[in-house]
Amino acid sequence: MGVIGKLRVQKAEPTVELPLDRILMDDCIAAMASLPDRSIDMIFADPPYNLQLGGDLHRPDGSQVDAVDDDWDKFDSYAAYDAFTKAWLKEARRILKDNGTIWVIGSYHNIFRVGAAVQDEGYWILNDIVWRKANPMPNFKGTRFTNAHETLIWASKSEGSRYTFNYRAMKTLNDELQMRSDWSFPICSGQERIKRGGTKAHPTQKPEALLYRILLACTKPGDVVLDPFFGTGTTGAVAKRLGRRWIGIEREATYIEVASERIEAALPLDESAVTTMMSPKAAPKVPFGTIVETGMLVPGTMLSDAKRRWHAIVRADGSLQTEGEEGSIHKVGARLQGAPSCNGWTFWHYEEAGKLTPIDALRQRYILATEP
Amino acid sequence: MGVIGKLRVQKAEPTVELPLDRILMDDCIAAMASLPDRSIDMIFADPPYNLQLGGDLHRPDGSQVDAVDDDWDKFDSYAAYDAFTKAWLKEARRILKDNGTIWVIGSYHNIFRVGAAVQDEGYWILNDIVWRKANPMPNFKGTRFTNAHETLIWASKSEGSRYTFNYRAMKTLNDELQMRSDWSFPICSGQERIKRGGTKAHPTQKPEALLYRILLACTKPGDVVLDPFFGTGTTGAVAKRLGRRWIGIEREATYIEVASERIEAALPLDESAVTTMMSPKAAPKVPFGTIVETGMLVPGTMLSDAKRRWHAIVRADGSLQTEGEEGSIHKVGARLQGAPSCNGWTFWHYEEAGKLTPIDALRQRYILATEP
DNA sequence: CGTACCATTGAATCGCGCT
DNA sequence: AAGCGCGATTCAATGGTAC
Repeated sequence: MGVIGKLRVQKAEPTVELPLDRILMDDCIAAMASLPDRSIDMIFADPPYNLQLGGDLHRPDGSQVDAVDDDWDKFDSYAAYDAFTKAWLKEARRILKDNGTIWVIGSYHNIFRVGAAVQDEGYWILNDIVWRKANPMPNFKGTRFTNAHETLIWASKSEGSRYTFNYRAMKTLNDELQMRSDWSFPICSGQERIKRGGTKAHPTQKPEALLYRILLACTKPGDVVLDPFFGTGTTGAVAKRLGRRWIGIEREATYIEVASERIEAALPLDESAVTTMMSPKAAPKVPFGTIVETGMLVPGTMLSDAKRRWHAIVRADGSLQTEGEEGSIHKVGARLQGAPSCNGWTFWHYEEAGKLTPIDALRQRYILATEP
Repeated sequence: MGVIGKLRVQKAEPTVELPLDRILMDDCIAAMASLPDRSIDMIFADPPYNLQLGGDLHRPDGSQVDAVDDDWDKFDSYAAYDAFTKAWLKEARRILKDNGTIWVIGSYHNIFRVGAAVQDEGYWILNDIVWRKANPMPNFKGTRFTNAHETLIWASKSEGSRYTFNYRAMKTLNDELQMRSDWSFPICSGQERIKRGGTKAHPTQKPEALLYRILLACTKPGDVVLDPFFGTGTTGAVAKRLGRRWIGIEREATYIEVASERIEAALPLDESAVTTMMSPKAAPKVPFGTIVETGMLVPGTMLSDAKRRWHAIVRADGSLQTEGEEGSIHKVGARLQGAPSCNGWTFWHYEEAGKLTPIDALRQRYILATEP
């Protein structure tokens, strides 16, 4: 591949240097405004959802909200929260790379408004994820169901963008079953819960396990992760452990102090431990023709599907021939079945001692024999 | 708030007679408009999800997924969907008794918009409930997390209203533990799934178990339950079996015919049968990856078998790596021994104070720490 | 009659990269 | 920039058929 090809993919790289592995002490919107377009790989956001945001809140007409104002009813409050949400989501989308993704976490108090704003701002929702709390706080009054989960939204910048999803890593993490949209983790407590002066340093500290799964699923080593509501820096600590770069934004000096100490103490994992299961896409490609060229299959050999419904002859150039059809192992397989596509490696079989074996076994044997 | 409100007297009882235990064939908004103010105890609504599906989707075996492509699920824009949502929610709120509640079900495609509209129309959200599907459709292309849940919103007509919540019944059903906000049920299939001409009568029939729990939790015997998107009448069938009155609204004659037959055949249940129906949860299953994510084992840790014949390194995604082998704890254990299978939990050990302990001990510790 | 195996199916926003 | 070639991709449950 030529140099041009490599450069072509992403739009303009940031010319401004990013404040990597640092905490910006500022309002989240102002701080994001200082970052260049299309510079961030992933954003994790845990926005506030109490409505006592004071100075942050503006009505849609731009007037400032006074929380003690008599006119302040819950509809004003919703409108102000929506305006705040749209403002930071808009800025976040500007600084996100075209193939970047965003995660937002919330509860039923705010997540519906946030989710609607995510869609309205042009993001494309990929999944909603449920964090099932293994040990939630009970409902003491017995008036409702125990609030035992929180909701996360995962969205790409636009419909059709090519986001990162480490499918194999997730499947491996879940005992070789696809990772589902419901995740069980304990709440953040015990040693992990940061305390200052005997009480918790932050009211909504998230468990590191949650961030661990998110970063492992949706970023590559070296990617830049931004957290605009940094708090005690769970995102930064996990990013450091997993070999990702991070940027935090936080207004409160006390949280910044706690987060800095915590991240300083976090230990990066060994590089080999971070290397996740190689995706099959990254495995070396072997054309079928190579299998023929190396004599593992002789031209003229008859192949068939697992049930011997269809047959085809291997030709010297690695194409297949059957009645009225010729072409690649994939194309002929698809045409015969009348299917839109077909993986010829698993569809076609060769016979050995009366037993049918997928030709994919030959590819595996070839890879094993040639790879160091 | 005036005196009337403080006395908490119910406002005027309906003078118009309700069309109880009947299906109204009409547009949902028009039909609700014919019902009197404050006449309904509970509303269960399963509105169109506005899925916005693209082209065809094929399973790895080449078969095609039967998509929801019905006209009733098509909307021109988010704005059009929002307008529809607000309109029916507004009408629903008018006919709801002051102490009534509403349930709405949806997926990430629509639930955020619906939830925001619920709040905007003046309802007060009491819980969001997650229906975890025991057997969801997989993500065939490996592009996202398996979409394994749907979300329900439970809301009262206003903040501070005195809604029905049968706390004891729920606690009893949940082995004397408070009922949580995450519920596990299989999707509707098998005998329960209504078929016509060999194919499903309705693309999105909901399981009766879901409605059982909802009606049992939030209505009293004799209460009137309205379902404005009646479909094949799951709400009516369960209401009849639980001794509740019901009203269905449905536009399509074919669905009405199916629902009528179904409800006609439904038999009232006794209490013991109901309890049996609400079967308890499955045993917890802990993937090895969770042990890594929660920090009980750090990536990079060396594991070995009980006799220290083989060794492997834990990686960040919960896979093991050893010379020439990588994969799950089970797969690598099997390959090293040349065995067809291996229980990695008992095979692999970690070292603590010079002593080897099976990693299964970590799993047990995790379960003990997290299960109620 | 029981077991084994196979086919079917479910609210799904379901590919990537080169030319 | 749209088109095309290559090739990657599934879990649990139900019901029918073969043995």
